[in-house]
Amino acid sequence: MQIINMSEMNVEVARKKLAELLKKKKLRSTVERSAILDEALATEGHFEADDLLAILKTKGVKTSRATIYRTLELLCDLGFLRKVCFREAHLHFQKITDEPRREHLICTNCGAQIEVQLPQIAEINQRLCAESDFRMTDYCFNIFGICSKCAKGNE
Amino acid sequence: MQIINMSEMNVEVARKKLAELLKKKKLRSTVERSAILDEALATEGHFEADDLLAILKTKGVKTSRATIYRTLELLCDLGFLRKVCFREAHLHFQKITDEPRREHLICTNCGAQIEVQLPQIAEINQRLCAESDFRMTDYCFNIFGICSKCAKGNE
DNA sequence: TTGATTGCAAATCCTTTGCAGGGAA
DNA sequence: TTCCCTGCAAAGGATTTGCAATCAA
Repeated sequence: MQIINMSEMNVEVARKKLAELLKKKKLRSTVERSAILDEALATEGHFEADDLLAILKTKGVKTSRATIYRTLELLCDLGFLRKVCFREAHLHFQKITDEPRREHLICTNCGAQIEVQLPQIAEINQRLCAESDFRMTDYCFNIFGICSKCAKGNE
Repeated sequence: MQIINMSEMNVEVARKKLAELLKKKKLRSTVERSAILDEALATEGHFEADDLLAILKTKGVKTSRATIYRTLELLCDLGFLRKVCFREAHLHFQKITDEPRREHLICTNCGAQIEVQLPQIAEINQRLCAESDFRMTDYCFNIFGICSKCAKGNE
């Protein structure tokens, strides 16, 4: 996964970039991929797969739910989009203690979880909540990526 | 939602606390709720609803999936458990730009999202990844709680 | 006795997958 | 022509819900 600077990227440039990246990966350019990228980049903030499908439908772009999901995954791989996790479905649970909470570096390849302690997080949270007059009940912080083992294995 | 210090809490104390909190909320004490709390607190690290059901089954505790879900939700409300979000299901997407990324304070009552910028997060991530020889591709950070509007509304 | 709680099964929601047809290279 | 990509429909997994029976208070 690579990072692309999309701050000033217009539709034309984005499409060109997409074509280029697809070619590099020996994947094909299709109208669906192009349309989904256009719409994803036109969206401010975050969106769900189904939002995109609905918007495309209203614009007369015919595509399927399966393609949306496959393409969004692809656009993440190519570095156009990121996944954002809100806490909605498929949850894990953990007991609450007064031990310092641990955060996780999660390897998206092998699933390994490296635990780390981050005392700064508590301070940051406190400050943020004070500033916004927000009463925190919980937070989540996770880092996703490739662990050293997997990085070595793929070389 | 309240925070309970469970670091030195044994089964007895936890059960007593549960009974007390249930009473305060005019909810009933049941063997299922007790068993689920016991098992949840006996678990190191995090677990899923189905994990718990399986463990209870092996221990001869008869309960249903529906009760597990309902009770875990309750135990979160009562402050015994927290929800942990890993990035697995029901994702949102967001385009990648070079603008500083914003994090969210999410009101669990009204759904309002307050955006904040946190330059420190990038530094923290860099340090963590360096320490653990981890190649980050993404992260998530969200704070959950009650926004000022909802806090006022409920007074 | 009363109504909160349970278990079951069905429903729901989001996502993935198998497969045959269509289209890019 | 090749075989990647699509759409459909079915499958999948996690979670929620309606309802009748059960059980705590």
